[in-house]
Amino acid sequence: MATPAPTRDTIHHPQVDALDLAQILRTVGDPLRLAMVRTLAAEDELLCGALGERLGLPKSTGSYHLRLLREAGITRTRQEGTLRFVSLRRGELERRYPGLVDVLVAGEPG
Amino acid sequence: MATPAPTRDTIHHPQVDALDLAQILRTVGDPLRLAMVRTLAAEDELLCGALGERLGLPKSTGSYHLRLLREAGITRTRQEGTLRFVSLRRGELERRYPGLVDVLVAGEPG
DNA sequence: TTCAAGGTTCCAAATCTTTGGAACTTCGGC
DNA sequence: GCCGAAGTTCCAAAGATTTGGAACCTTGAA
Repeated sequence: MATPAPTRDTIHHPQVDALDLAQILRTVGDPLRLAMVRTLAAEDELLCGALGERLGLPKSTGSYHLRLLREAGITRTRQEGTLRFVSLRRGELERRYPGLVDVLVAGEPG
Repeated sequence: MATPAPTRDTIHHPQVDALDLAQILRTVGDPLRLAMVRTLAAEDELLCGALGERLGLPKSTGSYHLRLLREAGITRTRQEGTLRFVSLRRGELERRYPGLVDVLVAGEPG
């Protein structure tokens, strides 16, 4: 078989060449999730819970938005024991959609 | 008063420095509207109706999506008699969000 | 005038998204 | 073994978006 089926304890991440630009844009086109992306861009890797807390979200809400980001291929989640760390898939996004992350992360003009 | 209120026969376009990145992303994060943007990028200026027809949309649906694109600041609509022409606000978008339009318009990788 | 063409607005139904509490899962430590 | 911490999933309510037909507005032409 080609790809191993995701088992129940594998965190699923779409492959770079299965990404959909419209889905990515829709996903980051939410102020909360755009804030998450910007935070991640500044922080490299972050505990899932820390990101939600920083934005004052209940656990389930944070988890929900992080799932959308991951499913759109924007973030990667890595498990370590009972913890989960999120990070931007910067390099992969840059290769597939050059300039996209820069646009998302660029601050408002002076 | 500062800005003249939009009268009923003025087509309203947001000023460049009032644009909201999240709103722009949300707006182009719809496959139909992304297709519109790409068509406009290739065509320079297009009759509103022509754009809708090309995508097989009923008049009211085309009009609705064009309104969202205009309100997000992505397109400009120019009236001439009973006709309306749409175009991308390419230069303005490029100045405010460098690289954005390129990302939207770039084709899928070879 | 009256008409048709090009567009918009109105509206209600259908659909999708977001929210957050509660219950549940899984490790790791003790 | 049991507990707590970190997260997820479930679920139903609230809210936002999308759709398209019908009615409407506006301009230019006959």
